[in-house]
Amino acid sequence: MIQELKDNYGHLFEEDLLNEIAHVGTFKEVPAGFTMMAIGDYVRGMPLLVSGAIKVMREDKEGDELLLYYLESGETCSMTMNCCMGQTKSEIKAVAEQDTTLIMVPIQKMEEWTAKYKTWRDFVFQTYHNRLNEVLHILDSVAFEKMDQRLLNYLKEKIRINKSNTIHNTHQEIAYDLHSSRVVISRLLKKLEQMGRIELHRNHIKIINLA
Amino acid sequence: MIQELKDNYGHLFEEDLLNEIAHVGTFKEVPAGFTMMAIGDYVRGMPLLVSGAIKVMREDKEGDELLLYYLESGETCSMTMNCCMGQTKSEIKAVAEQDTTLIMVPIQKMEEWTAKYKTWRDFVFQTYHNRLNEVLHILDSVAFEKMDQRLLNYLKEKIRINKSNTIHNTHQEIAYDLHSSRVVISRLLKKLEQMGRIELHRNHIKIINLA
DNA sequence: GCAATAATGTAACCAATGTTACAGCACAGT
DNA sequence: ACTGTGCTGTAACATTGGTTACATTATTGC
Repeated sequence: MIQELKDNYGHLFEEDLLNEIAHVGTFKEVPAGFTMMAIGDYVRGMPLLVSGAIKVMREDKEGDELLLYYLESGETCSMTMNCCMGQTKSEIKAVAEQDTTLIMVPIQKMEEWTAKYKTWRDFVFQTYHNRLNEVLHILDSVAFEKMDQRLLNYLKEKIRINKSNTIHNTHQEIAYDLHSSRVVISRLLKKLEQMGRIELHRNHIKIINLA
Repeated sequence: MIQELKDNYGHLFEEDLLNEIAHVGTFKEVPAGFTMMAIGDYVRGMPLLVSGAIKVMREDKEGDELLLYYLESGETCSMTMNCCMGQTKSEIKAVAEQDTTLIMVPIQKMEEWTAKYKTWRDFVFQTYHNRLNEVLHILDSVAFEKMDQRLLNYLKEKIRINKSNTIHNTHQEIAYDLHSSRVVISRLLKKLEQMGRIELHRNHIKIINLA
């Protein structure tokens, strides 16, 4: 585990902290599609991502969803920190976007390290900073942009995260992420295909050019 | 100034920290309507609110606005911290909602106190926590709710912040805050009036019952 | 009081998005 | 090969919200 830590967090944390993390952390492998956290779950640990990606979503009482952002290696979830602090239940849902490996750190350590290590403190602040900005960008997108533009952004982000020009999702799944309806998404995707920017297939979409 | 600090932050910070704040902080009075920060401004200090309220807004490139939340006494702006950390320009706009008094703390102190005082650290985390939640609630509102419900939420929040059952705004101003258009807001307000829940007047709205 | 200005009321219309319904097609399992 | 299920395509329609246009009313400055 210490090697994975060094590879992904070596530039952030000092030796001592890396060793502490290795000592109390537990290594976890999570398959793509696995729900790591649901609304209302209690938070038991803080995940430090080593490889893969995790999709973080908001959900309302009716079960309607909205994609917030993805977590990648070298990152952690500020919502988790959020919940630890407030001793509250999770207000978000997290699902592995890919096969993912991570190191789980008990939440009690968070407070301790925050006092002890400047690098940890910086990391935690940086995480909050990044997440707040990401949520703001989603807000911009939902508040100021139309669905066609939001769909484009979504597709771009998706190929960036998955490092592939093929998106393996159904129109229905995309509609859930954007909190829209399948028919609307099919309609807009068809327009993009007619513009020659994507190719539609069953269960996957090939991206030609989104610029 | 030390008295205002004790009244508003005495339960949060220890004596030593209160004294430090009093020593380096500058007391400011801001009239209602004053723009405290515009998009692109550089952040020069961290505001600790003593009285009044500040309206925090998001703005897109076209100048379209959206109300994010209000800051009240005993609070500070996590966006400011956000900007300090990233050394970036402000991504939000802040306008005094009421006559407001505050203590301005130089941003260099933020880092120093974070290492030195646990209470400060907790305050900073709590602030991030609160703001992230507030932005998430706005996102819920924009993503999941229709304009009539958003307008209701807006009116409720407005009377809570201003501690008055009369709202001194034009329909146009409300439309800006909700990123809608004047005609739409007038239409919805008229419906609320017909339901007997509000009374419309020129330049102000009397709230009867929003429950 | 009178003109200029700002705020509000309202109608008609348009665009974007969501909904319902159904057809066709692909694929998996038998 | 056959069938059931899930995915996609498409049309028709409903709803929400935004736009344009203009009338009416209140307020301000003279």
